[in-house]
Amino acid sequence: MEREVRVRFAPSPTGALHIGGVRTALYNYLFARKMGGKMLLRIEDTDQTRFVPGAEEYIQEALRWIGIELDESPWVGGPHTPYRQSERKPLYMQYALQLVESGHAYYAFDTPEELDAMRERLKAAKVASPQYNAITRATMKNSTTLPEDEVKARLASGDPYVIRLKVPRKEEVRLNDMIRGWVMVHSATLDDKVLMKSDGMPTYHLANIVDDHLMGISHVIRGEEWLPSAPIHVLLYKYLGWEDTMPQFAHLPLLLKPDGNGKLSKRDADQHGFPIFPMDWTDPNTGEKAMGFRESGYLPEAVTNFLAFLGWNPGTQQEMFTMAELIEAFSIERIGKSGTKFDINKAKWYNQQYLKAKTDEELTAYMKEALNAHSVSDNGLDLAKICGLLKERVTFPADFWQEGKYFFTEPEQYDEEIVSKKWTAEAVSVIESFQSALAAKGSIQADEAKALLEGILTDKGIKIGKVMQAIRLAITGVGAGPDLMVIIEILGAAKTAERMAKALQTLSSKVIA
RNA sequence: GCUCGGUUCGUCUAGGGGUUAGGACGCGUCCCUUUCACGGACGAAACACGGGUUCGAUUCCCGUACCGAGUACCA
Repeated sequence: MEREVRVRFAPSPTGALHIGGVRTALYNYLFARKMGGKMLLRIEDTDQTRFVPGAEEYIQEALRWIGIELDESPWVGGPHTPYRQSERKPLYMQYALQLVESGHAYYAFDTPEELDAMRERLKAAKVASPQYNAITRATMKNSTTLPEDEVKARLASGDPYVIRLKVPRKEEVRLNDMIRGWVMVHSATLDDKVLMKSDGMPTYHLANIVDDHLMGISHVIRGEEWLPSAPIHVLLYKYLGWEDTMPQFAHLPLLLKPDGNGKLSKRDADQHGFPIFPMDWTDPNTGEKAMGFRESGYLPEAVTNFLAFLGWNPGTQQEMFTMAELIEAFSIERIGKSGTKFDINKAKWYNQQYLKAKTDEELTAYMKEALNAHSVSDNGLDLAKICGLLKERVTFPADFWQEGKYFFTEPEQYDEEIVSKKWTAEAVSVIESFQSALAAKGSIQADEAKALLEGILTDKGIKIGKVMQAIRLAITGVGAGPDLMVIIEILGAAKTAERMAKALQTLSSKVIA
């Protein structure tokens, strides 16, 4: 019988959730939905010194924004409540003790100074990788070296101690990663990881295995940075006697810097001026700010599509995927093995596509927002029509204002470059005629305006291309934009004539001979 | 250093013993056009290197190089 698919996303609330973390969550979600399984979120806050207030709320909001729905979480609850490891603290010790009991773990009393000294000593002795392992533990203060009564006495007297995993000296640890295939590691290269810290909290390694087991996790989909410690986890499943229900592992390739090499970091974002966090974030301790996709004008569906394709592809030519389509198409087999450089251009392209796909009516929301922000009235203009006209030239919602503010505000200045090239005597004479013809009218249709202009042009024997940009400049102040005749229709003949008159006056001294 | 992973156009990638090595982003040229944008057409652009195996290797194997991750009482 097939095991129920249960996956989990297990972030630490140590700051803003990195976009790579969002991708990990997304892959978990896609897999769970595809398989008809469940996805849960667990907060891994076993390091109390790194807790950052607000981080958990940030995670919650980021996932909500991107469209990831959790079946179980600290916020909605679930059959395995609580979902915060700090609240599960009493659970872990018994498993550590079980390991001590069965001889797979031991107490260690070494101070940080002693640990440092050990590592220094090994380094000086040119040992390749200094670690607490089968060999060095014989030289340290722990329950494998100390007399039994001393161990008992230390424990009874409240001496600080940790519990360490007793990694076997010679054993091949293997795991079959769904993305990488068989990975083999010799236990000699692993060290005796701390399982329980001296503050009574478990480390990631123990808490993670215990919770995944208790919560019935079937697949662990996480970043590649966990691959080196995966053998430790395999050992833990084995020693805890949970081998037969050990989840399947899938270690995701990392997100890399866009240029050069290395892991994607906040520094790249600051340097290149693009976001790598889902939403804006201000660190409450340092006051450091980070830019978010959401506030930068990215649509959640664009970010989702973009993220899904960073390391995965459907094997077809299709590029645009809704969440439902991603779920349908997703498979772990099609996740790549190599690191993925982060290219913001692709994200922008996706944003443009999704923005363009919206109806004119939906788009008006962005324009209304801009109008509000600039305290400008819509002058009763047809916003849907304007947005429809503008949508081909927009990448972000804010571009609607940037590209179309002249609909709502009179030009204050005129693009110098266009003036110097196109504000000719010829153009001025056409504008004068056009202006007075328009002034006589109230409203006008685009084709009427066009006919009117063409009549003037024919009379004067002037080609349209020679004067068009100047006319546009007079009306909008800029040299580029959508169909000018439609702009005139939207603005109305009277208003257009008014603007032309003003331009004629303002630029009277700039006419090119 | 050591351990583990990785390596197809600038980037994301498809492919896989015999292909004109395909697509997308970006870039360039042209077309459309009153401009810009959109759209369309076209173009430049890749199998890291060296050995094997093979009639044949980008594809399989081994090395090398390079890149990445891990190497905490952090996750």
